[in-house]
Amino acid sequence: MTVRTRFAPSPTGFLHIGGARTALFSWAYAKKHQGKFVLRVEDTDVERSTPEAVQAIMDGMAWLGLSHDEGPFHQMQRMGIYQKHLETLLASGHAYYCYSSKEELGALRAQQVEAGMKPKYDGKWRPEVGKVLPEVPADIKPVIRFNNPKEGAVAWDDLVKGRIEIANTEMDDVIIARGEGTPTYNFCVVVDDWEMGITHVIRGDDHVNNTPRQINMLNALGATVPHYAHLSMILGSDGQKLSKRHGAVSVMQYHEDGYLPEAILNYLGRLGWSHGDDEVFDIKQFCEWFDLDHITPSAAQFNTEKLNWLNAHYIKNADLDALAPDITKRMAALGVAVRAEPPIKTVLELYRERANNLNQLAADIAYFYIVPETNAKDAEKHLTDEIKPVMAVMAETLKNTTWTAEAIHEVIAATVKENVLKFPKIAMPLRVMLAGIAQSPSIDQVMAILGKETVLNRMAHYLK
RNA sequence: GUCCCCAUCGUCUAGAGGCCUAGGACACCUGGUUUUCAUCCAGGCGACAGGGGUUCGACUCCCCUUGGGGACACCA
Repeated sequence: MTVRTRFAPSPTGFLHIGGARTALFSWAYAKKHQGKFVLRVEDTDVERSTPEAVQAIMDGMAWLGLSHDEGPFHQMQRMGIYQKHLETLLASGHAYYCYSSKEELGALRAQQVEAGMKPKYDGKWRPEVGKVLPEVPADIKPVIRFNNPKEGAVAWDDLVKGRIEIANTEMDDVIIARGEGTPTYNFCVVVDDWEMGITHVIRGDDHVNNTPRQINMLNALGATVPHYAHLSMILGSDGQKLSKRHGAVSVMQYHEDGYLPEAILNYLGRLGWSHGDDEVFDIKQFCEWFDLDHITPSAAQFNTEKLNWLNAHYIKNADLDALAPDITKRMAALGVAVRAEPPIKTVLELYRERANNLNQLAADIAYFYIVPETNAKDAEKHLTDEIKPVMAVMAETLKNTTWTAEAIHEVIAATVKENVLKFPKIAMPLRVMLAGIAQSPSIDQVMAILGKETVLNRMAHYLK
């Protein structure tokens, strides 16, 4: 049997980090088994669904490279299909019309909560043998409820959590179609997972409680019950539910914040899933290794430090041809125009070893293209009046120096020797004059890349 | 409140009854490399929530407690 998985977001916002991991796992499981990955947009909540959100989710998936094999299917365009199955259920007695008003239901719930009970439909309109139903009110458009079995229990072997069993008495007669006729989530999921031939439903564990009623509906429809794998949630770094106050929750926000999709994918893949001691693996390796057996059933806290570490790794190993335009864009956002000289790829080669964030990297190399601001503290500490004359002499020497890192190094070494100084005494003021700060890679290399003219100009600015 | 799920270093995790003196990674600390910072390298700190069972033997199995989380909509 071909494995078929799906990702079924509701378009009410961006693709968040938890959704991205669910998508990743579903996608990877399909890839691993040469199956199909279906994208389905659950947009039956007309009030909250927006086309912008659909686009935002598609953008997030595209950025991560989680391409679907089928879809996207939109539930609002599949009304005819749901209608057909709704009628089947009505005809077989597995569903019935309920004329209780929203107000009536609300009052009932309030009463039950007050009494410390689990809020539940009272079954007023549920047809039962020998029961006389109330008179149908003329002014109410009825909803359709699923006639959930009253006895026994539903059990399934969850591929992540193991066997789960829930008594039917715990389950309500869930509303499967609204008063105005549109079917609701729980019914559409059931029909779609069946019609689309989904073999493995991989989703967040906030759906565990929906699973038994969905299985009941599947059974009522005479459908095949898929395998279920419920993924635990991703918590914020403080152990609380992930929300805006934890910073980036939208996947695309991570893009803006300077992360590589490779890093996000690796991080998310390792969050709640493991392959022995392996920590760093690319997406191809992940697809080969991925399985449902090694998913942790417990919730995981998001840890930005580890993400940063992975981001650094992928920046170091990134293809320079791909990195260069990305960084160029980020520099443009900082108001820095990258020129042909010095070549940005050369600069990146020198700098990416020390970066764990693309925005930071862009900011760090800005001084190759613009005159940097001087860090006053660094200048005060390193660019002293005692050293300035020495630097001035060296600047003269540099004018006639062949412009290679080696030759520049010799000049610095000679200056150090002549003045009986330590190397940093010369290197640090150079950094301040050229980069604006006291930290940079090997100063001779920086100078070589910066170019003779720029170096002499910047030195002259401080030494006049 | 009711039901469901979860529980190993600060964090992510390895662990399928003896391979456990509990392993790896991030973070942190120390040292080394470096021309500063970063990188890199070496070392260190650091956990089986508690209590009962079962067993010759329990991090692993069972029960209870505690603690976390989730679900209880004409949302998905």
